[in-house]
Amino acid sequence: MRTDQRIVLAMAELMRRQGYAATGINQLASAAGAPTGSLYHHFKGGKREIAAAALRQTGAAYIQLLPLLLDPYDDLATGIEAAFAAAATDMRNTGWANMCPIGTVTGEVADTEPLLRAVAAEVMTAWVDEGSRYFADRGLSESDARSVTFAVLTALEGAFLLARGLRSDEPFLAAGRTVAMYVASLPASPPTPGSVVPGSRGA
Amino acid sequence: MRTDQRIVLAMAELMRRQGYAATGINQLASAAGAPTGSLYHHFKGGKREIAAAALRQTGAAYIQLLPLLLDPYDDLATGIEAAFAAAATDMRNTGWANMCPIGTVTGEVADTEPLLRAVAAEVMTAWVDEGSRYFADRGLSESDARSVTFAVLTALEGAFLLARGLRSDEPFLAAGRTVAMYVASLPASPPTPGSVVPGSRGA
DNA sequence: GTCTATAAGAGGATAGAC
DNA sequence: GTCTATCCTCTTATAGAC
Repeated sequence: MRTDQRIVLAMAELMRRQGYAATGINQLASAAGAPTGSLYHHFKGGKREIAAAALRQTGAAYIQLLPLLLDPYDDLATGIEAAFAAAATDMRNTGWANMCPIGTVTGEVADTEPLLRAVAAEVMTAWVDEGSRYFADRGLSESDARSVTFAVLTALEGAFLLARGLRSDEPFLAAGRTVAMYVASLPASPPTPGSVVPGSRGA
Repeated sequence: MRTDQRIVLAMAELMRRQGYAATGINQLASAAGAPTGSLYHHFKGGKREIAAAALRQTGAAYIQLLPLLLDPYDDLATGIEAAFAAAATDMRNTGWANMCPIGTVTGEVADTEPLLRAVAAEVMTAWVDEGSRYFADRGLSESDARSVTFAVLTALEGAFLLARGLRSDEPFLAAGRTVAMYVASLPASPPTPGSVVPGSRGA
């Protein structure tokens, strides 16, 4: 793998475990298998620029999980509950390490690192846009699709946090059940081929 | 106010804005209006011990908001949605500074600071216990009460995170609506004086 | 109990040889 | 493009005067 890719990957991994401030350049260099000089050769902006790249890359990868996890389920609510359960299992198996550096870092730097806050906002906005598009394609109205996207994202990030603190998967299960219940209560069932759902958009 | 109280308060304030790692002893000392020596006089464990005290104190204060915010509403679902909206307004008015140091810090230190992770778990456990008791008193079954507590806490912490990154109150509104919908779907209506709700506990 | 001065080390970043 | 050595700042923590 290319050196700059190794650096970004190592940064993402370290940030999701210990955040931005606690991650040192030397620790990062040794984790990436590169001397400190290489870091500044590839990223003239130093630690901050590496963190920005790591957030962007992880954020983009992260949202791709949505269709991957939900497509297999005909019923959206069922799929969402299953996805939360899967996330819980993943976290348990990795010793309750967070899966999402954006979540770990945003709270930490929102007031002190304008660049990283902006990158986080950019990533989250993309999440909301892509999530809304996906749920709209699954038959929800545009406004419901956006609402569900926020519901999923907030519940997921909150569940990461509580699960990480409590070392329990109970937050995931409760959060998943809650969002699933909400989705199930919405009008417009999943689109069956040939049917036209009023209020839904394109496909 | 006593010096040690000022120190703990300043620590809580700094942690919720910038987390644990980024908060330095000198910054803390000047924020608390005390020289560094005083910090170590009152807290022999240094920064870590001060952080632990701040988390405990804030956590205890935090959960007291639950009855304060929900008691005025006869309908639990309506109250929850209103509470989320109130939190959104509060955050907007404070320039999207986080209201909850436990949330900001837990993600950051869960893998690296065993003591603080344990304190976070202790605080969160108290949240769950007190929340469950409150919702049970409001007429939910014990298992539903616990589930709703987790739903509220995860949605709230997640909404803090996304609202902080996006600088928007949309996450709060969507999260509040979701949890309210879930609560409204549960059996057992709010207890009216004199009625006995099966499965509910004490009073 | 309060405050000053300082120790000992780690932090991010850079220069320049290779 | 890789790596080493180093600069300077800032960190936590302590010692000891008041």
